[in-house]
Amino acid sequence: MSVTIKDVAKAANVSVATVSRVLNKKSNVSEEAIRAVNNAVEELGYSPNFLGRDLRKSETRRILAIIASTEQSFYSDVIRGMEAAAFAQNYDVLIATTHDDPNHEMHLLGMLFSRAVDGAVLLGPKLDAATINALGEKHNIAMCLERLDNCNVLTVTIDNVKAGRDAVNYLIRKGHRKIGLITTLQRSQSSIDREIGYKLALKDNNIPYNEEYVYFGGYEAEQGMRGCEYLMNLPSPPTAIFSISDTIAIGAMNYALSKGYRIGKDLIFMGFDNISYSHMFVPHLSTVEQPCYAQGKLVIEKLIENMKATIPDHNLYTLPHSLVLRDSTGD
Amino acid sequence: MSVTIKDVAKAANVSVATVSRVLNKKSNVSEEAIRAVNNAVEELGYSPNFLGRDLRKSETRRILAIIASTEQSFYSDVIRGMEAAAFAQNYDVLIATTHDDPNHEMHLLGMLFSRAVDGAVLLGPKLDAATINALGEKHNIAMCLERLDNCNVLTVTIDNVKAGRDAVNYLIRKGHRKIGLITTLQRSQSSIDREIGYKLALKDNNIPYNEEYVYFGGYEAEQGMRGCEYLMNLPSPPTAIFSISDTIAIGAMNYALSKGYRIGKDLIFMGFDNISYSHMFVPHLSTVEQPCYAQGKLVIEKLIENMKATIPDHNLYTLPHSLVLRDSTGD
DNA sequence: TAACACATTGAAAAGGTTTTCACAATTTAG
DNA sequence: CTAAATTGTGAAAACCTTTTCAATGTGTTA
Repeated sequence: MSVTIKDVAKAANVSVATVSRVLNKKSNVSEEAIRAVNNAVEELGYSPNFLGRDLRKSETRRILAIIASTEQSFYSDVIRGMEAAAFAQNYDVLIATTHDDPNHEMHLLGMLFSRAVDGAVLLGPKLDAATINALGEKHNIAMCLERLDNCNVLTVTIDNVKAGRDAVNYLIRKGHRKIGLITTLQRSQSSIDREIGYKLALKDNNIPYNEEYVYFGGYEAEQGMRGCEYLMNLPSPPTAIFSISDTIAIGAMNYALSKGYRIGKDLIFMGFDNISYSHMFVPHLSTVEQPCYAQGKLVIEKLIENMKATIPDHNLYTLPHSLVLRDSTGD
Repeated sequence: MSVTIKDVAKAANVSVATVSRVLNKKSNVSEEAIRAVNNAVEELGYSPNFLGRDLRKSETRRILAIIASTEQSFYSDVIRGMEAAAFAQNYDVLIATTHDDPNHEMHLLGMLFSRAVDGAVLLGPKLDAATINALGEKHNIAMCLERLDNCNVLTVTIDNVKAGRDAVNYLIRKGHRKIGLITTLQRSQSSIDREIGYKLALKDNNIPYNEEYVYFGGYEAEQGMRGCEYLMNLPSPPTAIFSISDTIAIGAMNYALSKGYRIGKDLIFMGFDNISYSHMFVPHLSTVEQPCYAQGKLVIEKLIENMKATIPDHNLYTLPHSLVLRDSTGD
C-alpha cells in the first residue's frame, strides 16, 4: 500500500541497494543512478520507513526528555539547550511528561529499554535512586536539574546548597536577621539542598535556626500565599523570606501586597529559578538564576558521548548559578 | 549483544512464536509455556525491541504533538487532555518543539511520514494552509487551538471571533467606550480572529472603529508594556484594554501600575487564555478561558478515529469558551 | 597483451518482531 | 470407535531498511 524502497528501485531501474546508497549519500554511486533515484523518489513521493532503517542500524537518533509536566515554564530553556546540542549531532529531542507518577515514568523509560529512543534524560525523576542506578547500568540515562543522593548516573545540575546559602546570605547582608523559608513538603533533592543552604547561611552569621520560620507547603503560588500568611502571623514575624521557587515567591508576595507590606523595605523576598514572570510581576522579584540552557546543552553532549563510550561517564557536573537582584530585595 | 526474543525462546525451550504469543497475551497458549516464558523473560531481563515490533505491525501507538515552545504554560492543559485521551486507547504522546521555525516543523513531521509515529497534532503551525492540506491528504494530521483559513484538516479549536467579541462586549457593558486592543504583528489566525471579534463588538454597540486604539506588538509581556504605554499616551487614551493574551495583558497592567492608574476603576483590562499566573498577578486579571483540556482530549479522540476510518474526518470542531471576571475589570 | 586496481552494481543476509500456515496431539461429537 | 473439531505449537514469511560480499566492467600499468 505504502511506497517502499523497492518501488523506488523498480521505478529507477536500479537495485534497492543503490537506492539506499543514493539516499544515504554514499560516495560510490554514479551520477546517472543518483538522478534516476532522485526522480523516482520525487515522483512516487517516497519517504523512507524509519522503523526499517532504525531496526537495521540499531539506532534512532532520538533522545527522550522526561519531565514532570510542561507547566513549569523554566524547563523551556533547558529543552532549548538540549535541542541545540542534539541537533548539532543530528539527534532529535522528544519530550514526554510523567505528571509526577513514578509508574508512568517507568512506562516512558520503556521506550528506552525497547530502543524506541537512544537515550533518556530525567528532569526531576520520581523514581528512587536505587531503581535509577539499576537502569543506568544497562541503559543510557542522564539526569538534569535535579540530582539524587547515592545515584551514580550522569548528572548535570547546580550546587543547590551553595545557591540557597548565597541567597540567604544576601538577605542577611541586607541587614535582616529574621529570615523565613518557604519550601515544599513533597521533597525533591533540590528543595532539600536549598534548605540545607538556608541553614548554613544562618550558621555563617551566627543566627540560631528557628524551625518556626520554615513553612512546608506545595509548589503552587497558592501555597506561597499560605506560607507568607503563616510567617507574617508569627509573634515575631520574619523581615525577609526566601522561597525555593519563583512561583511560590510570587504567591508569597501576593499575600504581602494584599496586607499592605512594603515589599523591598519592610519585607524583602528572594525567589529561585528566574522564570520569565518573575520580572513581570510588580514588584519585580529578586531570584537565583540557574543556567538552564547550559545545563540542557551539557547533559545532551555528555549523554551522546556516553553512547559511544566503552566506559560511560557517570559523573556529577555542577554549573554555576547567580543572583538576580530586583525590587523585592530593595535593589 | 542485546537479548532478543530468540534468546528467550531458547531459554524457555519453546519457539519464538510462542514467546511472542505469551508476551502479547494471546489465548491459545498453555499454562506451562506461559510460565516458562515468563521465567525466561525475568531471568534474562528481556524487553522487546519496539523497532522490530512496530515494523512488523506497521504501527507505533505513539502520537507526536508539535508545539512552538514549552514556554507557553497554557499548552500544559492541552497536553494533559491529549494524554488522557491517548492513554485510554494505549497510545503515548510525545512532544516536540519547533521554535516557530517552519523548516523545523517540517522536519518533525518527517517522523510522521517515516512512520516513527502514527499521527501528529499541530498546536499553532507555522506552515501554510496549502502545505498542511497536501500533507493531510496522505497522513494523519490534526490541528488544535489554532485553525487555519482554507485548511481542510481535522481541527479542534474555539471560536476566537466570538470570544474576542464577547470579551470586548463585556468591557463595553461595563460602561467603557474607548477600548484599546493590544495584539501581535506576527499574526496567528487566533489573533486575527480575536481582532475581528473586537471590531464586531464595537459595531454591535455603534462605536466607530479607531485604528489609533490598536497596537501591534509581540507575544512577550514586554510588548504589552509598550502597547499600554503607547495607548495611554494618546491624546484621548482608552479606558479599557483588551489584550489577545494574558502575558501581554500582564505586561500592560505592569505599565499601568507603574504609572499609578487604578486598575479596575480608571482603567480596566481583559486578557486571554487564563494562564495560571493571571490570578497570581495583583491585581488579578480578568480573562477569556478556553477549554484547553477538552480541546486536547477531543483532538486525540478524533485523530485516533481517523486512523481507523476509511474516510477521514476533516471537520472543524469548535468548543465553548467563557469569561473569567476578576479585579482587572473591577469585578 | 596480461595483470591489476578501481568504480559501480545487485543479490542476499541481517536486524527483531508478529502472524500465517501447517501439523501434531488432544478432545468432542456422532 | 471413528470422524471431526479444537488446542497448542513451530517453521517460515513478512515488515523495510542497510550493509556485506561477490561480480561486472572500465581503465591503468607493466
